[in-house]
Amino acid sequence: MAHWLVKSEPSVWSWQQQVDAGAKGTFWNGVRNHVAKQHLMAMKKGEQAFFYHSNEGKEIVGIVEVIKTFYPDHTDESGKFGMVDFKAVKALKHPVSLDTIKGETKLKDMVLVNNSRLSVQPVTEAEWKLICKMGGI
DNA sequence: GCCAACGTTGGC
DNA sequence: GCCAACGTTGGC
Repeated sequence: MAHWLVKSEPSVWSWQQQVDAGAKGTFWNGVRNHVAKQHLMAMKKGEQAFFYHSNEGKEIVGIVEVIKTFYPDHTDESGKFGMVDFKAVKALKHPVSLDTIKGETKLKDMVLVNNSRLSVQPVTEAEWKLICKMGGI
């Protein structure tokens, strides 16, 4: 089972809003990058992703789960991009900040560190487990 | 098909 | 608020 990391600016869509959306979840639109799109398309129902706050906070705050796989984003006029649906699973007891990740040598190869602009990223099994542990889950 | 110009993202 | 990195656009 693959794991992922998705980013959002809290001023646009925050973890709290994701939690408030409840079990039925919400769509994750706005991806306008082909690499990110590839990752979205690779997601399967039931797979989990870290929810990262960019700009404000710069930390992983929670875990979301894919409840609907890739489908066209009707807000995209070009028709090239799409989205998936996520629901909030649980919050990290201790958010894991970018600084913390950068300070952990085992996480130095994370896409988050090396290609910070990519909004949807794969996370390896080892990275997933370690961050869960660091987050107090 | 190349590449300069421009726009956007996101860490600082 | 700045700017580096990256993606996209458009003229040639």
